[in-house]
Amino acid sequence: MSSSPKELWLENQLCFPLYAVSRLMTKQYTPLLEELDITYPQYLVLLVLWQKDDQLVSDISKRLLLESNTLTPLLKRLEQKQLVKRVRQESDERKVLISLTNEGKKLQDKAVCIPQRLVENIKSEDISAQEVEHMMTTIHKLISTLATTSERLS
Amino acid sequence: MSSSPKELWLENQLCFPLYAVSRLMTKQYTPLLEELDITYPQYLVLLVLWQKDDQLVSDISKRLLLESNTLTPLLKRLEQKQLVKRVRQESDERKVLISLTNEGKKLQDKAVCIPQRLVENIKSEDISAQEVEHMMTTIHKLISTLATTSERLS
DNA sequence: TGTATTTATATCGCACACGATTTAATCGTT
DNA sequence: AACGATTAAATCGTGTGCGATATAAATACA
Repeated sequence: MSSSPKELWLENQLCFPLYAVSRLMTKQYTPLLEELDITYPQYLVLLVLWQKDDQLVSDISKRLLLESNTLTPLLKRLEQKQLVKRVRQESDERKVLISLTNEGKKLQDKAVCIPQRLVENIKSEDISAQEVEHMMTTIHKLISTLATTSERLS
Repeated sequence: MSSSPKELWLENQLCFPLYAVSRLMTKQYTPLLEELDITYPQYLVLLVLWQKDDQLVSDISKRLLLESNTLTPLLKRLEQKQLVKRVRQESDERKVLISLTNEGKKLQDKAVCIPQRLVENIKSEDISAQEVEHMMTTIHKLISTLATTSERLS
């Protein structure tokens, strides 16, 4: 049936399931986020700012594990939508502080229902809440491991 | 410390850990795949073809959960690299059959070591093999659930 | 047999990701 | 003070992802 060694099967590679589930999950958010007129990565940035306003680009970078080459254009788009302000620090002109506008703060009210609506969408008899929690624990461990190894490499 | 409701915390959202771990995992592959001069999604396509040669674009699409708008340009790049051929079927001119070239087949030998090398890179005392297996089981269930719900929506 | 519908792939436009490099400001050391 | 090293963002180029739409071939069916 299959010619290649088992190790090279798609299902046996750690990578593919993680890649697939991540994309599928993002797709679940898309229709909900369209109501707020934002994309999924923009939503992540707003989550970070809703939790704590006034953060540097580098703070957001550490939090989301995204570099400035991704964040800068994304933040400019959020600025265009009038959801955040980008202000260069006077104490250190290299740093740019990102702050929510009033409109950006208000958007949080519209967003609070999203996590709940999402969980309902993906509810399944096959998957228990406990199982998901276990998965999350392992994933968090994986993230720590991978985040430190990729630090080590750069 | 944090102003927003708990549900909106980054860590508590299902989405972010999956998104982060997927990107981190891809990043682990990158240096290994550079030796083969291919990208990570290109590697996934090759995995599919190494397992079974001569597949339609639509077959690969089902397997990787990627649409033709992603696959067509990607496959053209693989064709430019002389790793695959794209041949329109004569029996049904709508279909395009993707086949490995000899060079594409040979690349498999260089790729067999990748899964092993990767596992070694991410080995950690914190994470047992059994734990990872459990995670994979849950993720596979999640993928089935999400893949069918997004079908339902389209 | 013609025509509407469906199917398979391709095209287009936009927004990420990310490696590599650049720019400008600050820091450290002499 | 001077100047090389470091740091924070920004810029550039390439390759995805994906919604929307287009194209063309095959099928269904009146």
